[in-house]
Amino acid sequence: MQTRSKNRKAQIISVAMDLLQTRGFENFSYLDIANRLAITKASIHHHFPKKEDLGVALCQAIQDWHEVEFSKILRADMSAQQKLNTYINANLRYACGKNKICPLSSLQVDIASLPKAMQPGLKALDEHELGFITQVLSQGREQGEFHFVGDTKGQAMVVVLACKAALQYSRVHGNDIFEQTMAQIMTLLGSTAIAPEELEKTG
Amino acid sequence: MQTRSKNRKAQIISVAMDLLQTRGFENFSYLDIANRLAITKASIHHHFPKKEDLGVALCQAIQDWHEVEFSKILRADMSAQQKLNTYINANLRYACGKNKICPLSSLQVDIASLPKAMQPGLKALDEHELGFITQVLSQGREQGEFHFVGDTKGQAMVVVLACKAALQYSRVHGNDIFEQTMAQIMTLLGSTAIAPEELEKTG
DNA sequence: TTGATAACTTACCTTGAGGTAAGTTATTGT
DNA sequence: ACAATAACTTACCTCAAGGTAAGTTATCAA
Repeated sequence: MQTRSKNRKAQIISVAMDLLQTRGFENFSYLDIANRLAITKASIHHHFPKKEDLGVALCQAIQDWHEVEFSKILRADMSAQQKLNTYINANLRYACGKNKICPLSSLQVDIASLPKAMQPGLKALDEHELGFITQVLSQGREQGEFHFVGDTKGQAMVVVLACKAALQYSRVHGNDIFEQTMAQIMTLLGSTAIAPEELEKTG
Repeated sequence: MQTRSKNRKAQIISVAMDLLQTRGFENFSYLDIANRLAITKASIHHHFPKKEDLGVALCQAIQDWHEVEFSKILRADMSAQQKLNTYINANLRYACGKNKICPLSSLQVDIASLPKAMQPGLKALDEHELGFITQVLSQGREQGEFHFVGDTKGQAMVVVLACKAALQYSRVHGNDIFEQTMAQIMTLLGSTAIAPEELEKTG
């Protein structure tokens, strides 16, 4: 008895995304996905003939997600500080749950083995994210919320890069290192971190 | 005709380290190493019976290198700024040449697939490095060279994490992102970056 | 010089990976 | 209701991975 699903494609991408964030693109197999969904791996090849196709779909899924989330945050009526906290809490802490890292970091590390078709997409995604944080920092600086020396783009790099690496470190060293790093970043920006519970009240 | 070598173990580790930094532990094979050294893969199994053994040897090699380099820097008669620059230039920029990332970052990302025997070593290495940078920042702060808010360990995390991620990003986006990130870090510390050429004159 | 040992090579095994072909079963539009 | 189509399954192929066993050849110490 089969359990057929018309949104199987989305299910596959969802499981693959989880595996990408926990094991890396070259370190999960079609069989891993098949087992989790209780289907055969040939069924996955039906939806994504080559693994490269699945990889491109993963990049697209990340891009869709970024576009929705980032523009939602940018349009929202929040302080720059709240925007940065939303990015950290929702986009990093929650989206990259326990023992997961950012999918873009995962792809970056495997860049040398990755199918060529995935590489331009990855680059664009990174730039999009850096541009988003640059905008948030820029707003915060203009409105006198954030205080830092140097140019905004350079500061955005330090912020984003430290966030990404904090997720990687957390998997080895526990969550404290993530919290401490985020706290220090907010301190550096002349602000204090808002805990997730506080965020719900204010945002 | 064979070319036998008594330091083959060191050669294998050297090639494996390069592959670790470019492709990741789970993404290179004994055959890759064998081809580069023009020997058979069975010969590598002679020196390192299981891949796990090679992995442990890689961790040990990194540790030896850290111990030598970090203590050399700490003992040196340099300003904290020069020490941080030496770390960035020698330990990151040179040791992790073009298209290479820090071997510890590489291992971190593969943590879920990594042989169990390698995991404690990895954790200790990260802590050692963080401790080293904490010492450098601490010295710089006491001597009035560095100026930053928050605690020293938190600041060390931001610095180290941003450095590691900068190497990962550089492979995808080019070297500029590394330079810009380093410049911003030095700016944040209330200092300006010293180029490698300058370093040779002063240190 | 000779025997022990370390450094190999050849030849193999097993497993799991990506991938394909051909068939089967469910769903859907007409 | 019925054909067309999409969603599968079964059964296979090939290749490369880690790993092993048994033999060969160089090296070095007594």
